[in-house]
Amino acid sequence: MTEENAIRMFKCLADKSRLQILKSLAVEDMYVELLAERLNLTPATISFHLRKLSEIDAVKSYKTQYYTMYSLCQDTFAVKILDILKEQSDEADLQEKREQAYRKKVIDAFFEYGKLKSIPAQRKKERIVLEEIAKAFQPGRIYSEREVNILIADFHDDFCTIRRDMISERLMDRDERGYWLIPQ
Amino acid sequence: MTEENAIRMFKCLADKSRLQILKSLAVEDMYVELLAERLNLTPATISFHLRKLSEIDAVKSYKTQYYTMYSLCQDTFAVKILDILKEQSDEADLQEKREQAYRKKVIDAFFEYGKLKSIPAQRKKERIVLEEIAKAFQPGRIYSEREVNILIADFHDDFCTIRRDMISERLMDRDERGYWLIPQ
DNA sequence: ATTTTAATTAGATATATATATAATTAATTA
DNA sequence: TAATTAATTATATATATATCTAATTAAAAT
Repeated sequence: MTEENAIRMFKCLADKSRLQILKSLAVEDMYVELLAERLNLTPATISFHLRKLSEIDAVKSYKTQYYTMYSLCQDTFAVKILDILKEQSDEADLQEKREQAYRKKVIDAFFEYGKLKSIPAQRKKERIVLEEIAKAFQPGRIYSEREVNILIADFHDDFCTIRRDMISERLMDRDERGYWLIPQ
Repeated sequence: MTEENAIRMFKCLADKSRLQILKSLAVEDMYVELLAERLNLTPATISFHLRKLSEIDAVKSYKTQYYTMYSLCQDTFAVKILDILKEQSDEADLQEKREQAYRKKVIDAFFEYGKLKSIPAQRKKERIVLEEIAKAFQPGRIYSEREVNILIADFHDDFCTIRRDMISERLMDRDERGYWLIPQ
């Protein structure tokens, strides 16, 4: 189900009158005027709602003598909400891709031949650069300051600034034993 | 789940931004500003939505260093929509009860000692009375006009009017073989 | 203590929509 | 064919709400 369809479905369900219509039809098929009487609304209003409901295949109708009977399409609702939320969304993918593309752009701009050309001034960009450098460290392991300096120096001469910013950005933490990565 | 709660839940799901938030949180926990960036909205707007979402226990939050992380409450959504529709609703019960009470009132008013005192002038009331009389007939069986008259005469002398109205109200149908109940 | 920054709240605005009345259509009965 | 009636559509209105900017709060860093 597309995100758009999910929203259309939830919009239909998010209305007292429509929910009552669906609940009534879950018990038995009914025609417009009967629903109008039960819900204490005009037939016009019921028609309006049934149209919306049929647009999302929530109900279908058939003629019987005088009346147009409406019935619930149970299949449409035989879904767990959580499954809908977990369906991968094109939107989310797009967001993810945009983010990754942006990171790549920043990294390409500031790294050359594996070296950091300069430390970004914008915090957001520096953060990305620091996260890239953090990959050189093993999660869980404790490093001496000297070891940290050496690893960072592979990227840039100013290991002091970078080491300090790793701390302030909460990518690493330290105590008297040494430095370690904070799991993100 | 009460009907009111169901509506509150569906209202939350029926919005593009909130659905995207939930979908993002279904993948991993996130903080306000990150969501704002991913959805291209202001943090204020994200806050607004997260508040609504937490009101229905869709998300919960925990502090971590700088940020308030939000996570999805999966339990809340581990439900089939159809099950919600089939939960018996107080509203529907009320409607049903009101309808039954009204029928009883009409029947009590027009019947006495199993006899019909008079034929209701209002169509709606006559319909109820006719449905009551129709119970004297077996579904599926074909009756001669004479048999029909006798059965109706148990209720009221004017079996002609009642027999005719049974037809016009589509409670019975007829052809050259005789009369029979139309299943309602 | 001061500054910074993430998060929330307040207030304003614009859009969406549920509902009713009135008009129209479609189908059945007389 | 005319009359009745169920259902739908058109139009208008009032309410709800998603979003923004600006202000405030809360927490952390300097």
